[in-house]
Amino acid sequence: MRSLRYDSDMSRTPLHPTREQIELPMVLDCLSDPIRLAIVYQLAQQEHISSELCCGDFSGLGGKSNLAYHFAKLRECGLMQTRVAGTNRFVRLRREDLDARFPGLLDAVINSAAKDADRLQLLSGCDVVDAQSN
Amino acid sequence: MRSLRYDSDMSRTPLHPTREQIELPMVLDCLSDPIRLAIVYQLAQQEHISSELCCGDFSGLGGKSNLAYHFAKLRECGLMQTRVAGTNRFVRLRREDLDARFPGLLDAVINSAAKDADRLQLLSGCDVVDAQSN
DNA sequence: CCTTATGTTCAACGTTTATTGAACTATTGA
DNA sequence: TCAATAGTTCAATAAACGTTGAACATAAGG
Repeated sequence: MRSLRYDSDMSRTPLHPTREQIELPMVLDCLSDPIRLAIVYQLAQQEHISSELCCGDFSGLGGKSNLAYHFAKLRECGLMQTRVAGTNRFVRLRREDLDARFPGLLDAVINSAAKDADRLQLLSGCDVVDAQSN
Repeated sequence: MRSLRYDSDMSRTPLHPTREQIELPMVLDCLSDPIRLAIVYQLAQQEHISSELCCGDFSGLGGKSNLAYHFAKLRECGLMQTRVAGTNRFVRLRREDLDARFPGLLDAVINSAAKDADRLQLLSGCDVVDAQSN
């Protein structure tokens, strides 16, 4: 009898809410955690280079199991899409769904985070800062 | 000797963070609670009529002590300003500070909430809904 | 086949959170 | 002066949260 602890192949085909199932309070709560905000921010910074990043690329933000916890939250609230490829998981922002559901919200959060990048201890991306007085 | 339980006249001159002290994660966390989101939403709806509402105007959203708890959170994170007048407390959104600090964020949240007003059980304001397909 | 790398799951923990009712303060109006 | 009103504070509770390390699953490379 195989172990029941691991339910089917959840980790190979992770659950994602549909666009309509994405809820505003859950999204806001997800973004309110500094680590998760940093993950979203980092994804947003490379969006124009590559929409995806590997989970391991975020190792600067915490330990493996802690990051797995935060990735799960981001996935379950609809902020991120996870794709399994070999032993890697690639994550990306669900920008289309979020923009459709909550127009302007994601950009407002990311721009606000960019203004406070130092205070929030976000790894500063390439050239994100627009010369705008605080 | 007077009771030490009540520290000076905190409840008469409540503490508010300065504009610069307003932090993004705290604001997002504050807005992620359904009751607080409903409070902010209701304030935003009447903004063009009156910028202020009395605490008692929100009694539909919960009990007195629970609301006092949520008002304190909204005040401490910088979302709301509280003004004491007699036995009443009047609250208003700190829109200028929020828009200066996090441009577009408050409107994006309020518009997103408006789209889901029914799902979020927000008391529908007067004529807030713009005919925009979900 | 065995080892390594990547990431998840689980159990445990201490902390924070939202909610309640009772006690309390302060002001208004009779 | 007394009662009523508006709202805060406190203590207690249960639930949710973030963090940790150990165990596990899966796939890739030698």
